Amino acid sequence: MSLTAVIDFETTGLSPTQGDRATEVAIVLLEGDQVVDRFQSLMNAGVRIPAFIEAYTGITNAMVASAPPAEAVMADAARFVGDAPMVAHNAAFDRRFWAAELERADRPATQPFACTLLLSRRLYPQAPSHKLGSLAAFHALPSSGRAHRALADAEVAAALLSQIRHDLRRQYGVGECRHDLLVQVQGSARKAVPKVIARYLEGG
DNA sequence: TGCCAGGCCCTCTTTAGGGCCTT
Repeated sequence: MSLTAVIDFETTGLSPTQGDRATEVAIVLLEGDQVVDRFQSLMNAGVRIPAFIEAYTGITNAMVASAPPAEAVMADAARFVGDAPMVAHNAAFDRRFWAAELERADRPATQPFACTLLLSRRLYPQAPSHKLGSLAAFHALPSSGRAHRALADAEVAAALLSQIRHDLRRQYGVGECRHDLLVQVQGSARKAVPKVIARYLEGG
């Protein structure tokens, strides 16, 4: 059974190219749909967290002041993930911070990413919203702590990933739902999803 | 101090505009 690393960052803003930095990272390691390990740490990037971000995440400047340096945390996170393919909700966001923070730590970011937001848009067009919290309510996923903290959100994203895999198995007869299938589905038009999966099952 | 950027998706589209999603 293959491993998947579900990651969530809390940050000072939306864009690492605009100077925003990570303040917390959490990674849930799945073996199949089973959580087998967790990684979570605040990190001190040496930048000030805006007040509205403190209110949004609950992560304060005082909290990160006593946290380990970002480079050390990212080195540990990279070792924790290893070669496992990664998943995040709105992965474009987390992938940018994963790459930017690892570059600062002088480490490569080679893991492929799949995205539960893109997958949910394909598979659950009837959902009222594709925000992580809304999808959790839509699927009645268990809540695990304060939203907008890294580990709680990573746990919810992992549960959402398991729901997605479950539905792919149930609706399309997919056996082991591999990461490359997720990438193919999220990259196809919604109406093309059944055809993409059928081609995948034929070994194409 | 504050809702920044980037990418996806839909439609009153494609020579574009705007909403959604992440912090």
